[in-house]
Amino acid sequence: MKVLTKNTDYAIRALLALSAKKGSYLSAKSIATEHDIPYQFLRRLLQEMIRHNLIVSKEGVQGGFMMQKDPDEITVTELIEIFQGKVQVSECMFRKQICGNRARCVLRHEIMRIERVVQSEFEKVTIGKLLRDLEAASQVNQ
Amino acid sequence: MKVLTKNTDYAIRALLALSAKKGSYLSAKSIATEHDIPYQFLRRLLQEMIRHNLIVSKEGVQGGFMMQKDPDEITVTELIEIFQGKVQVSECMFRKQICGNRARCVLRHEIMRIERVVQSEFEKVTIGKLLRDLEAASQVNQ
DNA sequence: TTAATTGATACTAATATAGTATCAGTTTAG
DNA sequence: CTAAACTGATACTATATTAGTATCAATTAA
Ligand code: FES
Ligand code: FES
Repeated sequence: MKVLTKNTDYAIRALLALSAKKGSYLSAKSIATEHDIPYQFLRRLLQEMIRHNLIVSKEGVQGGFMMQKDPDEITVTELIEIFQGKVQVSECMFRKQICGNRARCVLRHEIMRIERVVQSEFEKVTIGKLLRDLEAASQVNQ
Repeated sequence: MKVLTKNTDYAIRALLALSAKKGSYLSAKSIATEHDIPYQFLRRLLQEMIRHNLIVSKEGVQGGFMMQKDPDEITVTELIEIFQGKVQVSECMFRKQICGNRARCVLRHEIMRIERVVQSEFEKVTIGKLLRDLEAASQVNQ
């Protein structure tokens, strides 16, 4: 069971890179090279993040991408939802033919509870927090 | 992001059916029909559960499957691990080339923490618990 | 002895994930 | 002015995972 897929993973790294250079434009190429992310793949992820107003872009020479949304406001939950879809109970749990009575389904009930736990945990992890932790860790190691 | 896939889902239902008739053999066919699970698919799941000593089987006419392990000792975590593999951080997080320093990777650290939370939540949910809840709910609704 | 069953395993189909390629449009440095 | 460095948009391919089907041999109870 994979919690984060590559796209979410890459997106997080790209956001960390952009947050570290907040206020200036970084090209997709430089991010891809520095973080070993497939270039064209990354470009699609960046465009998706523009659509969600996490970042902005500037075209042309010296163009690139820049943070827009406050890193402290970007949660891993949000990124998972963008790139892997909303956390969901397996579909079959919602087919009336199976349960007869959705409201009565204990399994569904338990899983929704856990779902909420997972979401709230991932919500505690923001890009801002990760960045600060990363900086703190790199200082210790110097 | 799917938490439970069909195989885990079907396995849980099959176990609930078997637990409800603890001590007697139920055929794959009857479980499949009653719970609307694809017959051949279910058979493979049942065999997998035999290999993990959750259930036992009897061949031939009047044969079928029967619970072996105590339903209270079967957690959803265990079933997820059997059918969807151990919950894991995305692989790239472990490739030295990327992080440079695994021990220093904050993202990995955070995700492993959440992973533990998810696991411990799913461990609270056992087949035995689900069965009791199910029985309680069906009485209320009668 | 035959019909109902599991054991084992191979196969197909559908979907999701991962990665590549292409071309048009924009911008700035020279 | 123009070439090079960029993004926008989108189509394409490859691989892996999930879901489901099919087949045939072996077992067993009636
Ligand atoms: S199995 Fe359908 S809602 Fe639970
Ligand atoms: S990205 Fe490699 S261990 Fe975190």
